[in-house]
This record gives sequence, C-alpha cells and structure tokens, in this order.
Amino acid sequence: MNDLRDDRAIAVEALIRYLECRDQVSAYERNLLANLSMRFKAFGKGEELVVEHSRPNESCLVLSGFTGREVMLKDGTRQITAVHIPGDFVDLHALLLKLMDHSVVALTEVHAAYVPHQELVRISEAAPHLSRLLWLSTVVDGAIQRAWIACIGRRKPLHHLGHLICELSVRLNAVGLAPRHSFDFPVTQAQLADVLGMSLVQVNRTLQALRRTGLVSWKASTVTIHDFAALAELCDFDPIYLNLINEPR
Amino acid sequence: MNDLRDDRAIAVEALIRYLECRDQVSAYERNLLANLSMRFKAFGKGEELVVEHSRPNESCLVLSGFTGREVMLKDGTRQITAVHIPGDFVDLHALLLKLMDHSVVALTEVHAAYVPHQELVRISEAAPHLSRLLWLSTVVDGAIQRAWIACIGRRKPLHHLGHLICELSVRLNAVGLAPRHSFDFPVTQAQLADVLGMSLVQVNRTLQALRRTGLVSWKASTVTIHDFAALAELCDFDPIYLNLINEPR
DNA sequence: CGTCAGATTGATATTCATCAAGATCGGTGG
DNA sequence: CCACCGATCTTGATGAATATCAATCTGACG
Repeated sequence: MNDLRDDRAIAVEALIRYLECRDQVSAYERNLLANLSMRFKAFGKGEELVVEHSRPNESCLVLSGFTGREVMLKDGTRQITAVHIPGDFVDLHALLLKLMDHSVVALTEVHAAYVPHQELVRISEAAPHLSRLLWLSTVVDGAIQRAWIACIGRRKPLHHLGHLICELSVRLNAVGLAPRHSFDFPVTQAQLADVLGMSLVQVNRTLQALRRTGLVSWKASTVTIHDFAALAELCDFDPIYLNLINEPR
Repeated sequence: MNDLRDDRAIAVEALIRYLECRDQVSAYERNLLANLSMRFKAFGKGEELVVEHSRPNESCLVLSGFTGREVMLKDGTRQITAVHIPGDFVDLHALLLKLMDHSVVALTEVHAAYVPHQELVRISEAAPHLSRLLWLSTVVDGAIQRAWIACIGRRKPLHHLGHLICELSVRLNAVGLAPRHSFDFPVTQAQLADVLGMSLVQVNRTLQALRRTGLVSWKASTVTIHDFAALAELCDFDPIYLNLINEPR
C-alpha cells in the first residue's frame, strides 16, 4: 500500500487534473485543495464506499479503480446508475443531499480519499470560483446520467454498449488513463449487465456483435477502440455532454 | 397574460418555496432573490425554452406548466430525460455547462422566467449558503435522474409508470399543486412514451393495466391517486431521493 | 487434477415494438 | 344543429427483440 504522503499527493493531483479539464485552477485554489484534510481507504471488489441510507459527514474521491452507484430494487434486481473513474469526486453531492438514496460500490479494487464536509463548506465560503468548479463536477455527472437515460431508453444494445465505451475512453483519456483509446476495464459481464440494464446473456451477445464490427476489441480486461471516429459515428456518440472544454465558469 | 409585477412575484415565490422545502432561506437571501433581474416568456406546447447546442447567458425557471429535457437521437427517436414542474429552476446548470447538450421543451403551455448568469454568479460570490441551495437543486435533479435510470433499466412498465406518478405527485404536492394526490398533467400518451422510453402502444396498455389496479385514475388530463401508500408499495417508490427534508445544508 | 468464477451457447417463452385499423373526442364551419 | 376534421386514444395481429433457463466451455489457481 502507498504511504499516506503518496496518497495525498495523488488525490490532490487527480482532483486538480479533473477540474483543469474544465477551467483554470488558481494557485490560491490549488493551495486550498492541497490543504484539505483527508483519510484514505482501500476497497475490494463489491465493497461499499458509501452506504445507502447513511448520513455521510465526508465526501469521497476515487484515486484508482472503478466505482458504481448502485440502486437495488425490491425484486432483487440491481441497476448501476453511474460509473466513476479515478479523479471523480464521486460522493460530492452527499455534502448537500445529507441522506444517501443509493450506495457507491467498488466495481474493481479501489483506493479512495475521504474529505470532511466541513472543509468543503469552508471552500464554498472562501472560494466561490472553486466552489463553482465543484458544483460543475456534480452537474457533469448529471449530464452523463441524462445521456445514460437516452441510451437505456432508446438506443439499441449495440449502440448503447458502444456509446458507453466511447464515453469511458474519453473520460479516462482526459485524466491520462486511456492512451490511444485503449484502457483497462476489469468488470464482469454480469456487472456490465447491471450498468446497461440488460440481461447477462444479452450483454454477452452484444459484446460479440460489437467485436464483429471490428471497431473494438475487448480481451481479458483491456478494451481497445480501433477506430474511434467510426465507433462514435456508429453509436451516435457526441462528447459535448462531458463538458471537456477549458473555459471560465 | 399576467402583468410583469405579477410574474416577478410568482417567480420569486416559486423559487423560495422550492428552496424552503429543503432548508431555511434567510431574509438576506430572500432579498437577493427578490432583486434578481428577470425577463418573462410564454411558450406553447412543443416550443423550446432552451435550445440544444446554444450557449445561454441566462437560466430559466418554470412558473407554470410542464417542461421536459429532450434528447433527440440520430435515428429520429426521442427520449425525455427529465420532467420539470412549476418552481423548478430548470436550466440552472447552463450557468456552469456553458454549452447545452440537450433542449428544454414545453410539454404543455408554459410560463418561464429567465435570470442572467452574471446575477447568479454574483449570488455565488455574495451568498455562499444560498449558492449551496441552488447547487442542491441541481443535485436533486441528478438524484431524480438516477431514479429514472433504475426505472427504465430494471422496472416493469407498470411499476415504472406508477413510480413516475408517485414522483410527480410528491413533487407537485411540495409546491402546493397536488392536493390529495390529485393533479393536472395534460400530456399525450406519445409524450409519455418518450418519457418512459416505451412505445406509444405499450404506454396505452400499461395505462389500462394501471387503471385496472384501481389505485389510480387518469381521466382527461387529471391524475388522481386513490391509495398513495398502496401505489408506492406496488411500485417500490421511496421518496427519499427527492430530498424533501428541511435541514441545514 | 479439481474447483470455481466467468464466459459462451442453444432452446424456449415472454415481452415489446411495429403496423394497421378503428373509435372517440373536441372543435370548426356550413 | 350537424357533418366533418384532425388529434388522440384504443385495439388486434404479427414478428422481432429480449429475458430466462440450462448446459457447457474456458482459464486461473491452489
């Protein structure tokens, strides 16, 4: 395990890198972030970073690995409503929501940092612009969720899956984790089914159909997009909703 | 049409009522809101309040009627990713997103107020707590979208429709528009299909199945829930995600 | 080698979209 | 007042898409 000094540096850098994809972060703001108090924790596959119905007093940032927001229905089925990648401030809204309406679970091995809410409130008082950037990060999550609603509601399975892969590739690439449209995504087809709102068998067959297009390969846990433009065209993927434009907010 | 003084009073009251469902609004904060500059506009069914790919410099608040966020796919199908009710600050995220990734359309006749972004930025500088409340309103929108993802992805049509009705009833009731679980919802089944991600025929049949449960009647444009507790139980509806709890944020 | 999780496959039943045709309703103009 | 019209709702029939069930296969690992 990394020592704490490493974890802290990683967390602060990840967060700043995330924010800098969308706007400038001033030295003053960097300094505020660098002085946040944090605790760190590692999670195994399936473990919960944030528990449904709890009242967190800290918010959680992913340092490595993939997490998902999980909604369990009373009939026992599960829907994952969001996938978060390293650098995402996954649980920032707990600051405002107070009471969790869902869990955040580790889809893979995960390292995470927790920041006390009072420190975030302090930022919102002391640094309005930085506060808007944090606000922005929750708003981008909302934009992604809207894209997902459209995918589940109206796209064909093949396009839905391809759209997801495009999205992950672009998001990971923004934080340096998907060079040449290739990235590691160690999830099972069963997990993927809960992300896509399909059955396991359907996922398996859709994956095969996607491979047959020749645009993507997915071997072991490595996803590689061979022709991003063609895949984006096929799946009607337009990255505008990810808001990866650096401009004043 | 109302004169402007009326519209302004309605807008400010609607917004304060919305925020007060979740936290206290101080006299200072009220005053800031009351002095926002606004322009007002009326829309007919199907007209766009906010246009995809535009760069709004003002954000839009619904005063009366229902609006929806509309995503059009290249195959011509449509998905509505959110329904907004009077009092919702529909387009608050445009403040941060800059470039719209979707449209906001009038599902019925709609009156709306537009507030310049610079005034909202000023609030974020001058009133951190009020700013957090506005942030909260976008975060609640996100929570609703997550619930929708779960509904589209995993619930049966009957439960999905019932869940939507429960949600609308609770949200409308919070702003005084659904006394005794009865409210006006003048949308066509075709619009509903785009909300639910189903075909028109499916919506029609699901509506009939819902009527047969005896828990809901939907005549002309009036929806009445006869047994809210039973409907909520049937559809696995838990209002926690709407965050209608008044507490410090 | 045996075990286990995960991936794959085939068969079957169900659900759902689509197509096409009426029925109903509200409003309009003669 | 009535005939007509368009929008919306309703219904039945059909085929395609998808979930489900039940094996079987594969690869990693002790």
